[in-house]
Amino acid sequence: MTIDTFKGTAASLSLDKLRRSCGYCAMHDVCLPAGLDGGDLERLDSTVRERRPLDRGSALFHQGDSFTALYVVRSGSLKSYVEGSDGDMQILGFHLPGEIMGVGGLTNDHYPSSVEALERSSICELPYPQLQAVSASMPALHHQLIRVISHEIVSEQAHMVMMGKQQAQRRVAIFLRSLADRYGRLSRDPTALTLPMSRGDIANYLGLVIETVSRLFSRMEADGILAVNRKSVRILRRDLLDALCGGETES
Amino acid sequence: MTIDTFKGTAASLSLDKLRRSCGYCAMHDVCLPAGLDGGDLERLDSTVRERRPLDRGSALFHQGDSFTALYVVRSGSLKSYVEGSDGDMQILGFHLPGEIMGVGGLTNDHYPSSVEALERSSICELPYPQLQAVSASMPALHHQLIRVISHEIVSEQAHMVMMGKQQAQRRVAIFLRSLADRYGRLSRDPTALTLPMSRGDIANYLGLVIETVSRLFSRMEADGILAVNRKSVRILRRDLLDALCGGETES
DNA sequence: GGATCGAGTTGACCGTAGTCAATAACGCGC
DNA sequence: GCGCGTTATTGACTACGGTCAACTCGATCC
Repeated sequence: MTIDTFKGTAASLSLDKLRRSCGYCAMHDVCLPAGLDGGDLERLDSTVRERRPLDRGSALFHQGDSFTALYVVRSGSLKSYVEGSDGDMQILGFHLPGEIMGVGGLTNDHYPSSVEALERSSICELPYPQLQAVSASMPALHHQLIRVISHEIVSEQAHMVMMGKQQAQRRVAIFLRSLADRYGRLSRDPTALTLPMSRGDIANYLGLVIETVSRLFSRMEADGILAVNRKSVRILRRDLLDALCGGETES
Repeated sequence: MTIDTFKGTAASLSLDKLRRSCGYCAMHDVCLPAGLDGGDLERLDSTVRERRPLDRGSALFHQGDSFTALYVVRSGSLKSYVEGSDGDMQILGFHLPGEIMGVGGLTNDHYPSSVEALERSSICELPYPQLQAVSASMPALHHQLIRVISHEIVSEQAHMVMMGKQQAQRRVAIFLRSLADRYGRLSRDPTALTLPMSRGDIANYLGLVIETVSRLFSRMEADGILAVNRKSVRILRRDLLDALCGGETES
């Protein structure tokens, strides 16, 4: 769909607004609007605010902030994490374009975790009162919202399986495969990963230490599975990577 | 509130139906209906089916079954788990009265995990199509449903923090404290736990082996924190238990 | 009452990943 | 270009929890 054909169906919108709209967005079908048709899509669109881009290291919200909105990654990537009272951090997940953030806040008016940009990122903001109002009269959106939240649960459960008993190399393999699959869904090359997070972030997320992650990257490179160069990782043998993952899944 | 006074407000219902209703249920305010008023409560009630009790070891649903309903524990307790293709099991959580089960199925029409009774248990079934129909015209229920699902996410995140880097004794301490707190919310004695799950289940859930859990129970008993006798655990020194937990929380 | 079975406890030993430390590679500012 | 700080890699050693095995304790069944 080109801008021109789309313009025909929504002539009243300015080109600028149009360019920011969900219908035009490349994330369209992997994002909250997936499955919504024209009219509903426009109504959802009216609730979306686009925040100015977040620079690397700056926070979208902090643990304990009062809950105001859900967010969706438009471009870039972010990490969510919690900090214990003794200052230790646990990374809960990484967020790529099309993925939702802030759902933990729905349960008690405060975000239970912090979210921070790993690189310069654009974010769509969905103020919750408006989203609630719109979805009240739009069963399709309502259902889609519940589906997306439920998907978070399933992803977290997959991660719990990994943290439960898998050995270190399998954790790293599953992590890389998950990233590759998500890249694929975004129509990027799933064999050429550019890791936006540090080795420390990866280690923390996987319940390992940085040295272990580093060693395993080296080992998988020696085994001909990967080509690693700093933040860029090329998957040379997807079959061997899958073999390392065993029967477990994480998407 | 006695049965008689309640009967006066709903004379058309049979006593039997009444006894099964959400309004009469002891779990009332820690369950899905929390915050709903009379009229709404009755409408929710109409969608609830009570399944016959599940015996110890029998399944509520299996991983891969097609998604039909959400479930709530009325009495007893259950465990949810996933099985990898290589036959290994990972327990994802334990479910006490008032807690919801099956939310993972909302995202793609199939339950991603299995649920099995740890003891004879009563279950309320909420067929999803009906729940969806009722909540479409009842914003309060709709919002409550989202809150409950989001709560699942937050609980799982707390568990991920634990699995990330906490040492074995802290895991066991956090597990016991979590159970004690949930007992408290059910107005049971939070210092006298009757563990419905085996040592193996606890170990699996915490990412440990059975011997480690056993040793730590013994150690905490030697330290005067617990009195352990098979499945019954008495918390003698809640302060010391909290100290072992450090700054971390899990509810 | 005794045999049997499963669940749990305890001990001895071992292995994987963590700790500590040194080095290397890159990024950034001047 | 040079120096400095941050991030990553590699090596040597350690420790925590896992493995393997023996034993105890109850419950159940003839």
